[in-house]
Amino acid sequence: MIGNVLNIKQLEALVWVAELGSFRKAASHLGTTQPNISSRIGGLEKTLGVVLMQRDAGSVQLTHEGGEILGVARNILREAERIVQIADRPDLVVDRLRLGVTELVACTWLHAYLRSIKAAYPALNVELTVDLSRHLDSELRANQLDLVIQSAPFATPASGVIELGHFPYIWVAAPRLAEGLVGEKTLSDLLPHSVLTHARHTQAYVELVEHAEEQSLSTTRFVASNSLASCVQMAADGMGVTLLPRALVEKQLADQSLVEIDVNWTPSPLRFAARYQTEKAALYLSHCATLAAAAAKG
Amino acid sequence: MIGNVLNIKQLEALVWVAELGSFRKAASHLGTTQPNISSRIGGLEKTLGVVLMQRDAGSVQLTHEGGEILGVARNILREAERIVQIADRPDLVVDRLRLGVTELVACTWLHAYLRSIKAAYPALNVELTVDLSRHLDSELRANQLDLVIQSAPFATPASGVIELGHFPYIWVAAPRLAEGLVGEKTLSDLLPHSVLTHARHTQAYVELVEHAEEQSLSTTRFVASNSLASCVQMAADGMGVTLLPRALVEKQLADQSLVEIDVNWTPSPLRFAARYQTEKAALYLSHCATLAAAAAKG
DNA sequence: GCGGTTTACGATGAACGTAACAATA
DNA sequence: TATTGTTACGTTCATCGTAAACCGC
Repeated sequence: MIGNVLNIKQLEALVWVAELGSFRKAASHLGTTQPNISSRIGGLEKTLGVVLMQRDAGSVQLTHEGGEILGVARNILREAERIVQIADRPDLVVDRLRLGVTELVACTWLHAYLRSIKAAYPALNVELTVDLSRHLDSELRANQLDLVIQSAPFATPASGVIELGHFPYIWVAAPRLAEGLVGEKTLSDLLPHSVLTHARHTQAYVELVEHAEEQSLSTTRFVASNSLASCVQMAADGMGVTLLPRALVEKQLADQSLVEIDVNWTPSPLRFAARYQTEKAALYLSHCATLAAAAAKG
Repeated sequence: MIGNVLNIKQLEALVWVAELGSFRKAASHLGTTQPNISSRIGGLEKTLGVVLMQRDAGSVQLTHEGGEILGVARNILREAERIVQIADRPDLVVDRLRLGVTELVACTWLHAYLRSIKAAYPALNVELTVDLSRHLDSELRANQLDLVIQSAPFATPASGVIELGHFPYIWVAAPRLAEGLVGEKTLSDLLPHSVLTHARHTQAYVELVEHAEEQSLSTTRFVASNSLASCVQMAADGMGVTLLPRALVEKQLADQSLVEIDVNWTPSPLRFAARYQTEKAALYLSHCATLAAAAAKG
């Protein structure tokens, strides 16, 4: 008879109001109107005789009981999702997935990944954000993103982590430039040219600078581009010797618009991982994370 | 958005149809009509695109997927119950509790127990069965009872067991009879009189016969009554020396309609326990079991 | 025919969306 | 004033119960 007391829509409203911090956002997420959310929450509070959240000052704050009930409500939604999973009807998973990826992913296997998500969950609406890894990190923590695919190091912990493998760096240059750089070279051999890399604050850039300082080399000719794609472009234009993840320039290597240069030092490979918060996560989310592993391998 | 796909009433219908083996019984249990149950199950099957149960030959048989989903549905109902528990609204627990007890319990602390259940869960409908311990055992296994309070030995296992303590036996007799039996006696001292006990198949009766046979005493004067209450009655009428759980005759000892007799042998005390199946159990059920422990202690 | 579920359908009631309102910063 | 949640109200849609049909023994 508990079905006469509670219903899933009410619990869903509670979860999303708590998640998004506003009735309006929850309403929009659930595809309904704000008064409807108000009524669902109100109905729940009335039958339970408990105030679930304090709505003052333009923001909602869960009460103690509200927080406890939220946890249970999340469990219930997760279990409900298991039912459609058992029934093998992933098309019934109608939800929004806020996905954050780095530019490297966007330029390489993101398309394949999005296709595999679409195939697995046709009704899943993916909202894509492309940003620097450390921004993704904080957005995950701030609950602005549900799933991020980013490179180490990870500033904040996440309860769900799926390793996606390592992406090694290589040195490349336009063929014209590369002609003068045959055989194994050292960093100092490159310095007559500009050295292009991707953004400061990345692990690779830090290692590059450290390596240069160890050898007392000047870093004045290092050019850090915030855009990987333009970095590739500049490399192809012959603006300098360029340090990039190999995966990003496979095509250019194949059509010989870029040539690999043998250098005796490269930074440690990028470690990529898909990360999310298990305690908030819907079941499909961890599945989407595993799909990323397949897509990353190509 | 899962709330648009599933609802708790549908899951509740599934659980109770599976539990009771019929749409009609589920309907009656849930306080609705049979076509309504049919529609709830049908709706679930339609949205999931899965046949949950085979309805032929006057009995329902869960399909494989139906069985799996049933398990998840049970989890959801249990979690939903936790919500009303967190909200501290046990009055919202509207359900039927099929309780089985032995006659000893019925004659002693059952009333107090029922009162404490009523106090804790006012909307809980208790259906009482008084029967022999071994019958309770099999009814628990056959899902005819939700909670049984019975004495050891327990023929079938139960996943939830709460020990209620030991109830020692004493020898009593009507004052008139007891006059000739002062001081410590042996079983053979009693045999000029009839020896009243409760039903055959009870642990105590078996031990009594074994003890008699060890001493080569005849058991012809043993009278086994299937009714504890009438056993007390017969004892008070002076029909014989009587072996009974002390708890059953506290009142008679107090008003001296029965007198304790000092005998150098008594059977091992009755071990009582509240037992139920945790995997099917609603949360309130285990709480009711613990309430039994309090009631048993007086 | 009896015990059981499904189908059909009209009535009730719950949930919904629009619009007006109140409160907060 | 812009943003947020609540109240009010008419509509719509889902659920419910009755009655009849159906199915297997």
